[in-house]
Amino acid sequence: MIEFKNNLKKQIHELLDSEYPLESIKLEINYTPQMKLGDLALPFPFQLAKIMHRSPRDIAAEIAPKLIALEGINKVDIAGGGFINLYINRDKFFQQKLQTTVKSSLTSEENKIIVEHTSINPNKAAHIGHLRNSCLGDTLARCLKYKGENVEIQNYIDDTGVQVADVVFGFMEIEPKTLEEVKSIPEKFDFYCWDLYTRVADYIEHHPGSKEKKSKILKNIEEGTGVEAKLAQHISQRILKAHLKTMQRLDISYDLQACESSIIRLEFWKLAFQLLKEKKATYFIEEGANKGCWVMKLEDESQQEKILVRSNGIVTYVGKDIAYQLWKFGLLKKDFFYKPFVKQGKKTIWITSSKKTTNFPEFGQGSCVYNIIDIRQSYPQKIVIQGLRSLKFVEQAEKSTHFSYEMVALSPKSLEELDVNVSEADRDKDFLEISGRKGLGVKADDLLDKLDEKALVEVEKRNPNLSVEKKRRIAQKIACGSVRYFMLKFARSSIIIFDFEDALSFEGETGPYLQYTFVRINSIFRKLEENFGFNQTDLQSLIKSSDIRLEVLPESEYSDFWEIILYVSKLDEEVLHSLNSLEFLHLAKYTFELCQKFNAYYHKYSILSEKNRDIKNIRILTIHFVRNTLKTALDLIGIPRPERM
RNA sequence: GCGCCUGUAGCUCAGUGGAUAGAGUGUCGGUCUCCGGAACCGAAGGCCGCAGGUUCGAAUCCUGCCAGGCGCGCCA
Repeated sequence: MIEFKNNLKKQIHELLDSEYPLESIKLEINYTPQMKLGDLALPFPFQLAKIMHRSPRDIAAEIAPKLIALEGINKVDIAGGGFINLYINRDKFFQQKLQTTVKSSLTSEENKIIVEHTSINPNKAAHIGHLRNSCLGDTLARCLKYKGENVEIQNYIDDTGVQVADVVFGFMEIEPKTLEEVKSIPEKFDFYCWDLYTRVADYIEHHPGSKEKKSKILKNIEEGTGVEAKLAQHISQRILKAHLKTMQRLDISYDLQACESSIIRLEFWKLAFQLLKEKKATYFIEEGANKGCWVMKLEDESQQEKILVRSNGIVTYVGKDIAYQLWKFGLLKKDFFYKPFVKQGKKTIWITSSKKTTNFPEFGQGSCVYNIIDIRQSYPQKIVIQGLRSLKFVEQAEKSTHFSYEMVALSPKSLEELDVNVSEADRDKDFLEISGRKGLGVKADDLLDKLDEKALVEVEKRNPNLSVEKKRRIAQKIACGSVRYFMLKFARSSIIIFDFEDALSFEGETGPYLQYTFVRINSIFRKLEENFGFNQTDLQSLIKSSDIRLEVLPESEYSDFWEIILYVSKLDEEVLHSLNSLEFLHLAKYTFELCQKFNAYYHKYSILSEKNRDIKNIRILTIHFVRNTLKTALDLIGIPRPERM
């Protein structure tokens, strides 16, 4: 549809430029609110009215007859206060749709795009808040790839931070366990750490001297020395592997795991610090509260200066993040070493290393970077981007995007079901923030297990004869689709107040509804082959044949047919719209609406039992287009397509 | 205190300055000799937080107010 509209715009300019000041307005082509008003709407007479000091209706009436010359349009109307509505030549449009094989009319704009998402602290199991991040990030990456971009997906691992130190503290002081004993803890290790982590804060508070012990642990972890560093390494890597497995259940994968420990050991910060000092982007504080610190002044005057290096000489998190961002753009004159981390089928996921390795692919060197991090990190993200600008990397600063989104919170009801203790103060709130530290949260694997189980019951009901293994696989796909749609259906600025009933639903606006629709279409094609011997070859020759006569359709069916064909054609526009706004709910809701339209059509028009061959063929072609588009859309939002369910 | 975000149907949420503000869910009523009922059709349900302003046109933009949330660490 993008191409069709662009072509129309070009023609409109050719027809009208000499008589009307079109160059001073934005020529938009919208859709009419109702099909009886036509297919496309031109609101530009309203804009012209202002410039030409005439009524929009008059201008529209004057221009409309001239537009009948537009190729692909066979009727032009004026409507409302001055809209020009266009009626597409349906037969021609459909014929063209039959013949075009071009997949996407979108084109790439970047050399390489780096998408960082997930980035969970490797000290506990992943929870539903993390799932929102990963689902958004993965969908972004899929859409960018569809657009033709070269995309590298990175997952940042803070394997030397206080959160890992907390769990190390737990193993050393609370449990206590040796490295060997920790290694022999059976699965699920991430769940084990989840519980341990919640005990640490409480323990430290009630045991004097704990804070000093934790500081020492943190120092050893950062410096890579002692048993603390070995424990941290083991814990973080094992939990990272658990996270990757969880994400694999959602069909989410990565190219690179970028570790903070590598950034520290390779002294990325030193180079970044040097740059910042050279460009006078950071300066030393001699007096006052921040005496002895290196800080960065914020462009926003009202905000105070941000500390990059503490008075004790240790760099802050934001400082390290600036170094990492510089590396992503290839602006740091240093690179990581890399080694293979895990294999997923044929794919290898790599991890950074500070020790010399050889034979690795190229990472980093992006021309554009998306950081998917929740909105609470807006402030540090702003500083990172400003850091680039201060270093005169203006272009890179503009190509740095903080893809932010609101948090996932827990409803009071969901907390009851989780059977956790809630403080008096928290009980009156509308929702509660997830807190790994307090153990308040729904673990991703627990949610997926529940969905697996529930889906399996449904699959069992409908497909008792399938093998257990097959049924299980289908149930897993349904669980995946369910979570992914759920995480996508809300706008980024909307707090998701998690509720089990909503999240576990398979009816209405849900992933399984979309999957069910796809399964239904496939089932029709299967029956066409079983009952009539109509196979893939027959379909292809039907597509190629020019013998499609739409006039055989009765009027009401003609209009229903057209509504679907027009809607199917909008996919590329929806993808672009989602990418431009970074709101993938547009694509999700488009896919949902496509399914709604198909299901309504399905109930109204039978394909298998239709006796009129011409009508039957048109119906087959119609659902063929729906199937193709739905397939692409589902792939883009990462919802698996089961054959049966 | 300063900054950002949110307020739309009973509930959960969409809505790109454009035509009669839409979905899902829940409630009520229908469809079934049906290509898969995880479905479809219909009904009821709205001072789009409040008050001004800009505009041919405002749920959408601007200002003020009210209510709620999140940021503003030598935490990450």
